[in-house]
Amino acid sequence: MAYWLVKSEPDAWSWDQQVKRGTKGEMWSGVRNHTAKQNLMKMKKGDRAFFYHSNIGKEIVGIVEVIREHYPDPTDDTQKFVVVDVKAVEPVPQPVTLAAIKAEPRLKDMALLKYSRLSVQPVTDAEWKTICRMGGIK
DNA sequence: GCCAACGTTGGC
DNA sequence: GCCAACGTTGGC
Repeated sequence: MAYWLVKSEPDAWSWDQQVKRGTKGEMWSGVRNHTAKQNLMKMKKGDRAFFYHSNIGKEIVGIVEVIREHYPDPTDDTQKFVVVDVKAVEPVPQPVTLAAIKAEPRLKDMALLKYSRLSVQPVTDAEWKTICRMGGIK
């Protein structure tokens, strides 16, 4: 199983809204970047991703699971981009802030810090474990 | 509100 | 095909 991190501005789509969708999940639409698209296409059913609030909060607030692999984005007129469906799995009890990630030496190579504008990013197993521990997840 | 990073567009 | 101009994202 692979790990990922997806970003959303809470004004546009927040963790609370994701949770309200329940097990039905919601498509992760609006990606208009080719690197992010490549990552979406690598996602497999059952993969997990951190849900990060950009701009407002700037913290990891929850974990989602991929429940449907990539298919064409219906909101994309050009037919070039794709979406996956994700459902909320569990909240992060103590949200992990960007500041905390920057302060943690083991996370210095995270894509979040290196490619801050990339909205769908891979996360390594080690990074995943570190952040879970910081967030109070067993 | 500003600005750095970076992707995209368009003139040549 | 190069590169300057411009737009967008996202941290501060």
